[in-house]
Amino acid sequence: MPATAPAAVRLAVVDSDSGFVRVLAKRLGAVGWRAQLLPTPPPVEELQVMRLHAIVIDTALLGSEAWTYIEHLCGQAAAPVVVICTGPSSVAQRVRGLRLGADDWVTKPCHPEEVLARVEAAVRRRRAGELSSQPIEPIVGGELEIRPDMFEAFVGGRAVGLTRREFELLHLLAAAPGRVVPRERVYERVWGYAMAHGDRSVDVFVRKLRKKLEAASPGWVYLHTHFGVGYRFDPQEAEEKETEEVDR
Amino acid sequence: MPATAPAAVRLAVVDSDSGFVRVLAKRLGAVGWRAQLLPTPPPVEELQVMRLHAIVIDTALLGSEAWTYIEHLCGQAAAPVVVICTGPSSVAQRVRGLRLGADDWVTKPCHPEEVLARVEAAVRRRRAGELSSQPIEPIVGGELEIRPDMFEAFVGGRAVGLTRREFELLHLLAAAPGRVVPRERVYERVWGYAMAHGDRSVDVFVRKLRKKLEAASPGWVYLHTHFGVGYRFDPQEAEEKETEEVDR
DNA sequence: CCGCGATGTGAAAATCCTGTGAAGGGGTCG
DNA sequence: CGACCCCTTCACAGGATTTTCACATCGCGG
Repeated sequence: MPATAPAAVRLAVVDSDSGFVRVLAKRLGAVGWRAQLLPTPPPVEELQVMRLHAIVIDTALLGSEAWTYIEHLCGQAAAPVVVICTGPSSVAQRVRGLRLGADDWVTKPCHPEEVLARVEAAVRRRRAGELSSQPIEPIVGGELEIRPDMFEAFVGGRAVGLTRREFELLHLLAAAPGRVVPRERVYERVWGYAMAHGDRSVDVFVRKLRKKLEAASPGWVYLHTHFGVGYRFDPQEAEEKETEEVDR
Repeated sequence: MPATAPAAVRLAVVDSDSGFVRVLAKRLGAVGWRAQLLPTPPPVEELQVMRLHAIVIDTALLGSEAWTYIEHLCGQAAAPVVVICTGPSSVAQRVRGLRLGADDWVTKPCHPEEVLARVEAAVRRRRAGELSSQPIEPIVGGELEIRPDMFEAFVGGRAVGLTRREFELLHLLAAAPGRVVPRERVYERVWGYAMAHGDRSVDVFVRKLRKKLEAASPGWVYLHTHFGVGYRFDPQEAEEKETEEVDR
C-alpha cells in the first residue's frame, strides 16, 4: 500500500454551486464517504457539533466574514481538515487562507476527483501521526504464547528468552501453523534478502529455537523438519520415552 | 497567532530551475528555515539520512522514475511532507501523485510565497495530528507520575526536571506500559523523522532519563532494554543488592 | 546396503548493539 | 557579549548476538 487507505471520512461540502456539488457528491458516494451538503455556511459552532473529519468550503459564500470565519473554524481544538474551493483568487489571498489554518486551496473550475484526492491527502497526513501502535494479537500454540508486542514468547507466564532473530523466525512459522514454510521464504522474510548458497543460518536458528523451547516447555515439540523443503510449526505433546511416569 | 506558529522546518528543495530556487531560498531565509537546495534528485535513502520535515520537488527531474520515486519517498515509516512543484499537469497526474502519498501539488509558474505557505500548512497539519492523539491524562507507574500538561514527571510531588525530549521519550514509552517500543518507532514519534543509520540519540536520551529517574526515584527501575529491538516501560521495585542477603 | 546431499550440533570467530562519558554546536536569555 | 541549557555526535568498552566452520547424522534414491 503506497499510502494510507482512504478510510471513511465524515465530510461537509459548503457550496451553493449545485452543479459542482452534484458531481462531487456522486464521486463521494462512489468512495463511500458520508457527506453533508450545505448550500449555505452554518455557524462554526454547528460544524463543530458534527465532528467532521474534513470540510470543503467556497469562501465566496462567506462574504466579508470569510477570513474571520476561516480563522474561527481552523482555530478550534479539534479542527477538521479545511479545504477552500473557490473561484479565482490572488496569491496573497491564498497565502492568507493557508496561514489562517486552511489545509488546501483549490481554484475553480476544478475537477471533483482532484478535490477528493486533496481532501484525502490532508486527512491522511493528519492521521499519519495518530494511531501507530498496532494492537497485536498473541499467537498461542500448545503451551506457547507468542507475543509480538513484547518480541518474546511465554510459557505459563515465563519468558522463553528469545533474541530478535529467534523471535522473528518463531513468529513467522507460527503465523502459518500446520503449514510448511519453505526455507527460501523463511530467509527472505526474516533476514530480508535472498539466501546465499550454502547458508546454514536458518538451520542454526531452528536449532537454537528448539533448544530454548524444549527448555521452556518440555514434552512438547513445536518445530518439524520437512526434508528438502523447510520447516513447519505444529505444537504436539510428545510421547515420553525415557523417564517412566513423567506425565499423569 | 491564527494557527500554529511556523516553527523551524528542515526542508529540501529538489529543483534545477535556478531562478525559482533562488527566489524561494530568499524567502526561506526570511522565515528562518534551514533548507537544502538540491539541483538533482538524490536517492531516497540519502534524503532519509537528512531527516527532513518537508521536501519540495519538481518531478520533471525524475523522468520516468517519477511515480516510483514518489511512492518510495512517501512510503517510508516517517516520511517527510512532500510537495510536488512542477509544470503543467493533468488532473489524473495530480490525483495519482496525491494518492501515492504526496501532500500537495503546486503548478508552476507559482509564487514562492504560496509554496511556502502550502509547505507550512502541510507541516502544521501533520503536527496537529501528532498532538491530538496525546491525552492530557497523567500516567502513573511506580512512584512516577507523568503529566503531559506540564511536560514533566513527578515523584511524590517533586519534579524530576526533564527536558522536552526526555519528557517526550518517557511519555511515549509510558503510554504503552509493558510493551516493547521498537527503536525506529521511538525515533519517528519523538524526533519526527526516520532514523538515520548509526544514530545514537535514542540511547543517549534513555541514559539521561534513567539517570534522572534513578535520582528521583531510587530503588525503582522503569526503563528496560530489549536487545536488538528497543525499550520497554515497566516500573519495577529493584532488588537491593548492596546488602548481602539478596538471594537464598 | 550404499552414497550423496541435506540437516543437526557444538563451538569459535566475526559482527553488531548498547552503555557511557565527553566534546562541540546552536540556541536562548540576561 | 557571555553564561547556560539542550541536543547531537563521537569514540571506546563490554557484551550479546549472529555468522561461520567442521563434523556427526539423517533421509532418500539407487
